[in-house]
Amino acid sequence: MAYWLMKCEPSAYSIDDLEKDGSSSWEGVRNYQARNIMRDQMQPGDLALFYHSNAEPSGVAGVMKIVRAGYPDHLAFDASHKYYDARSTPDKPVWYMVDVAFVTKFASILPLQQIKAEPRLKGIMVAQQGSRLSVQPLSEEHFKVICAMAGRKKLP
DNA sequence: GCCAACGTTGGC
DNA sequence: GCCAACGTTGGC
Repeated sequence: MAYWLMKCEPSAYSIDDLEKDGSSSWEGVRNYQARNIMRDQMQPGDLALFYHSNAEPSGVAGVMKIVRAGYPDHLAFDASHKYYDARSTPDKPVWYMVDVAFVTKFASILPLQQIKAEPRLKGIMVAQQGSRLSVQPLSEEHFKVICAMAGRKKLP
């Protein structure tokens, strides 16, 4: 059982969209480090923080659960799709995705500013300067602190 | 919308 | 395999 933080711009897909959908594939990751995490490490049952990037405010919006481990991103095979990548084929896929399911939405966004200001979250990757990785590992401790800060009484 | 930080590409 | 140019991310 592992913990993750996954970023998305809410203008593209938000925690509200996920709540409405119930579950979704996590599409369009085109970064090798993030791909490796999704392909090799994420397991069903893992929990992930849903982070709104490029938002007002940017911060953690809620929690989701990994419900399907990494599998080839078929959107990379579709020449008409914006996530198309000619290097990726069904025989030799380059890009992967996972499926996630909605767990909870925080009462309010926990802003990045508060994450940076919290001593117990010292060293958390998302608060580091120039942290651009869209899928990040997260310690259980940091996950729990963030859920507590967001005012949740019980962990999922 | 700016721009710093970073990842990727491609010429050599 | 170096590294400059280019593209992208994401806070502000």
